Amino acid sequence: MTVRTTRQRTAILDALTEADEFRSAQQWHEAMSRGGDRIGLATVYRNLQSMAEAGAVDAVRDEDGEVLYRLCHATGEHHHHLRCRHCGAAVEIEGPAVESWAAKIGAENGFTNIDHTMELTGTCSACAAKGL
Amino acid sequence: MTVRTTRQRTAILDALTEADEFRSAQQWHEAMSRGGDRIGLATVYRNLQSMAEAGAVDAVRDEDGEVLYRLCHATGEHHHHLRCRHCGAAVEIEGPAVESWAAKIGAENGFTNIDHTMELTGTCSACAAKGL
DNA sequence: GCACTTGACGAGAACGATTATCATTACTAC
DNA sequence: GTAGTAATGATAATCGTTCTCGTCAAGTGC
Repeated sequence: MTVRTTRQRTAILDALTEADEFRSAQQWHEAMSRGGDRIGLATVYRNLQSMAEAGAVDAVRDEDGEVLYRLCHATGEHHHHLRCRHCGAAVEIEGPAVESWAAKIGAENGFTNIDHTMELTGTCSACAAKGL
Repeated sequence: MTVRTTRQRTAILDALTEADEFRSAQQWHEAMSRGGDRIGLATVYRNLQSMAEAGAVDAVRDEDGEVLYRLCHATGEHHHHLRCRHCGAAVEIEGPAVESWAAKIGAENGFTNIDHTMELTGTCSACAAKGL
């Protein structure tokens, strides 16, 4: 039941560290393959998923329903993202106001066990400069 | 290019009106088929999609990435939802505070053209009473 | 260092939601 | 009624993701 440090897991972490952007599992796999790492697609999926569960990476869903991953820089527990729709660059957002607002709305409507998702998408200044 | 009033489109609107819950395209199709409507799955997808574009129905993505549809009751333009994860019941939420907060965060980080998604999920009182 | 246990890997098949294809049907305007 | 054309529907195709299962190798105890 021990978590093993494999060559592949290390390679994924390296890739995540090098490119600090939100990318899909397939994009990460492709980037790593191009970079010379021999690694299976299923392995990339498996590891990104377990890392996301462990809180080591952030996972968001884009407008097409694809899941995008990026190394997590968060200090605290729960946070949101402001992500560039063109390059995948993102900053982490603390939104205590949103958290409490969500809880309040839930209670007002008789809902319990409230969960929320909230993601911001935009065009970063670099991409805007390129005319994207 | 005229929008035609077909038997199928009417049937979909009827179904949406009868069951005021968030359901996937497939669930709506199944419910209609069980109810005696002969209609193709592709047609359900097409119509729900175009209705969503037209703003007649609301579309959200659940945690599995599936798209759920429900008749839109919104008064204004942009709004969010508080949805029961068990029965699909939902209330529409106006969140002017969130809108302006999102815009502000975007501007602070040099992002333009900000878009945002925000959905609340919880257990409604009826489902909580059932022990769900 | 060596054998062994078992978690991890990987190639490909399977899956499931959604979309595209295209011949056929049926609204609408005239 | 008729022509024109948007809409339909059965089915194939797409595509992200997950499963299968035989193989491999990281950790562990000696």
